[in-house]
Amino acid sequence: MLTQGATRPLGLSDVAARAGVSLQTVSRVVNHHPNVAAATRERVLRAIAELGYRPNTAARALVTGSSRAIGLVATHINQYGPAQTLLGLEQAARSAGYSLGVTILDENSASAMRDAVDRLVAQSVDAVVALSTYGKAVDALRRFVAPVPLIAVQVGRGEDHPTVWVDQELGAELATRHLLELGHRTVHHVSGPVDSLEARGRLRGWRRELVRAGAPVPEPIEGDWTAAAGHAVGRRLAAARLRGEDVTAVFLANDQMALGLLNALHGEGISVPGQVSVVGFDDVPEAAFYTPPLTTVRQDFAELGRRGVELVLCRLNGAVRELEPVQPLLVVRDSTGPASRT
Amino acid sequence: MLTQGATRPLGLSDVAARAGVSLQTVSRVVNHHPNVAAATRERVLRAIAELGYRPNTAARALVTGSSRAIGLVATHINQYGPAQTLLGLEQAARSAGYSLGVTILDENSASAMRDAVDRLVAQSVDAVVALSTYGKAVDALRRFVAPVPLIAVQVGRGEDHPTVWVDQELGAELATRHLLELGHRTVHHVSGPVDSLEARGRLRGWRRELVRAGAPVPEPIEGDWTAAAGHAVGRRLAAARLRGEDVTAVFLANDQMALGLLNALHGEGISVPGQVSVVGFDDVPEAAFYTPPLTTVRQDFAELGRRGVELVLCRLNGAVRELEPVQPLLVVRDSTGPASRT
DNA sequence: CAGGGAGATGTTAGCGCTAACAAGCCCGCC
DNA sequence: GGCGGGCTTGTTAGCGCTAACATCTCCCTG
Repeated sequence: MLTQGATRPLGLSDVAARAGVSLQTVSRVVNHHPNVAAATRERVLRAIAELGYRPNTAARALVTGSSRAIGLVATHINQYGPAQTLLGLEQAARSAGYSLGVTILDENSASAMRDAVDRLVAQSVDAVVALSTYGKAVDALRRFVAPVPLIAVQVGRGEDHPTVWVDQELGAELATRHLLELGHRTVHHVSGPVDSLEARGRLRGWRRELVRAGAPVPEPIEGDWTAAAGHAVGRRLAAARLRGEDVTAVFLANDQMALGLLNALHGEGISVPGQVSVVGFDDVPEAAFYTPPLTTVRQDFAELGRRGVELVLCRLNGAVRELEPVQPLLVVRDSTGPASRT
Repeated sequence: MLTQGATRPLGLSDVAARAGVSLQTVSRVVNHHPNVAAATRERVLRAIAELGYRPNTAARALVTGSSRAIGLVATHINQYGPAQTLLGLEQAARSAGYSLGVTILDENSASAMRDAVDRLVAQSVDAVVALSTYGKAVDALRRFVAPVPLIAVQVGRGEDHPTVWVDQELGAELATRHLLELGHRTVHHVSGPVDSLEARGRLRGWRRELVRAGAPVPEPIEGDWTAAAGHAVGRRLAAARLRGEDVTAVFLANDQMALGLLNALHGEGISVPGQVSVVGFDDVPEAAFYTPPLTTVRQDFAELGRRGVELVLCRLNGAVRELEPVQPLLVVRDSTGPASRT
C-alpha cells in the first residue's frame, strides 16, 4: 500500500481529482479543518488511503514557515543519561506530531553552539532543544536570541531560556546526608568537569549538606565522568588512607566514576562498604550489578525529555510556563554501610 | 552577526539587491556553480556575510526534491553500541553537508518499521539508515521498496539492501578460541535475543568454533542484553557447577550481561578467572573497570556510522558499493585464565 | 418571503528557491 | 570585419502546499 515502487509524485491535486473535489478541500481534510462536510471528508480520506498519499513536508514548511520539527543540540549522547533523555524526547515529539533533527556538538565552544543552532534553524525547525551541553557552549546559549524558541534540558537552572532540569543539588544532598547518617565524619566528593552545570549543582548540594551538618568540607576532586578518572581517584584515596587520612565515604558525581573507584579500591584490598562507603549518581541499569551493587541517586532522564517537549509545545502556543524540577531519588544498595571506627 | 534579533525574513532577493545582481546569480554562488565571474562571486559572498543570509532548506527541498537530510531509524539508542554509531553517523553526515533526522522504533514490528520509514520519507530525506533493528522490523526492511536508498547498519549481512556490519561471527570465534586455547574443555554461551541478527551471528561464530575444535556444544542460553539476565544465568551456572557440571568458561554476547554474570558469580563465591573464565562482547568503556576487568571483543561502532554515511553517499551518486565488514578485536584482560582441573 | 448569516467549497496568489531557457557580451577565427 | 561559440547574467515558470478571499447553498429569523 505504502510501498508502491519508486514512483511517488503524488500531490494534493491527484487526491483531489480522485475524490472529485478541489485541491483546497483535500488540504482542509488533511489539516483537520472543521468546516468540511462529513461525506466529503470521508470521500477524501478514502482517496488518500487508496493512493497512499503523504503530504510533502517541504512544501508545507515553505508556505507555513513551520516544519513541525524540533531540533536537538546535544553532546555526550553516547552516555546513559543523555541517550535516555533523547529517547524520551523523540517519543514525546513524535506523539505530538513533531519530528526530531539531531546535531551533535563536538566541541564546547560558543561558536560550535551558534553554528549548530543556526544549522537547525536553516532547516526551519520550530524550536531548538539543547541537551546537557557544557561550558562555553552553555554561555552562548544564555542570552542567545534565536528566531525560534530555545529550550534547555539538563543544563542547570536556566536564566534566559526555559529550562527543564533535575534538582541536582537535592540529589547530592540526599547522597551526602545518607552517608552522614551512617556515621561517617565527612564525605569526599569526586565531581564532574567543573564547566558542567550539572556537576556544579551536585558539588553545591554536597557542600551545602556538609556545611549544614557541621562536617568538615574536604577539597573536592574533579573528574571527567569516566571510569578511568574514578579509578585514578580510588588509588589516590587509598594512598591517603595509608597516610592515615580519614577517608571512609565518597560521593561521586556519576556511576561510571563510582565503578572505577570501586575497582581501584578492590585492587587495593579496601573493602566496600566495610572500610569505605561509596555513592554514585544516575543509577545506570548496570549499577545494581557492580561489585558491590551501588548505592546511587536515580534521575528520571526520559521524563526530562518528555518535559522538554512539553515546554516546547507550550512555547509554540505562546504560553510561558515554568516547570518544577524533576526530583531525584536515593537508591540504597550495598556499597554504603556504617562508618567503622578503626 | 548571525543572531540578529527575531526577524529573519532574508531571501535570495535581499542578497541580490544588496549585491546588485539578479537573484539567480546569488543562487549560483550559493550552489557553487562554475560560471560566475570571480568579482561577482566575491561581491555576492560579501553581501551574504553582511546580511547573515542562510538559504531556506524547505524551499530548496521543494524545488529539488532533495533535502540533504538522512533519516535514521533506530532502536536501543540508549545502549553503548548504537549510541556510539549514532555519533559516528551524525558526524560523517554533517561533514558531508547532510543533516540527520532521527526516529526511534519503539516496537519491533514490521508496521512500526514501515511507519518510521514512511515518516522519514514524508520529511523528504534523501536516504534512510536503519540502525541495529530487530526481528520483524528487519524482515520488513528486507525487500522493502522505498522511494529512497535504504542502508542497513549493524543488522547482520544484508541481502536486499546495502549493509554495513561488523563481522560478528569472527568476533565470537575469537572469543571462543581464546577460551579453548586456555585449556577449557568447552565454552558456554549466553546469547542476545534470537531475533537479533547480531545475536545470531555471535551464536553462529561460537558454535562454529566449538565444532571446529571438536569441543562439545552446550545448549546456548538466551539473554536479553541486560545485566539482570546475566545475573540470572550466573546463578544458574553456579548451581550447575554444584551439581558437578563442567562449567569453566562462559562467553556472553555483550558486556552488560557479562557484568551481571560476574556479579552473580562473585555472590556465589566463585572466583573469576580462578574457577570460571568470562568473555564479553562490545568493550564498553566500563569493561576495563569491572571486577575483574573484562576480557571482551571490541567493535568500532563509530566506524560503522561513518561507513553507513559513506554507503549512503555512494548510493546517492548512483554507485553501488559493497563494503568489507569491520573487523572486531579481542581485548584480553583479567576475566579469563587457564582452566583449572579440579 | 426577503434578508442575513453560517457552513461548505472553490479560486487565487504566493512561500523561497532552482532549472531551463533567453539574452547579451567578448573573443578569435577565417 | 563578420559571425559562431563560449562565458556571464537575467528572465520565467513552476515545485506542492496553505491563507485569504470569493462563491454558493442552505436554513433560520423577523
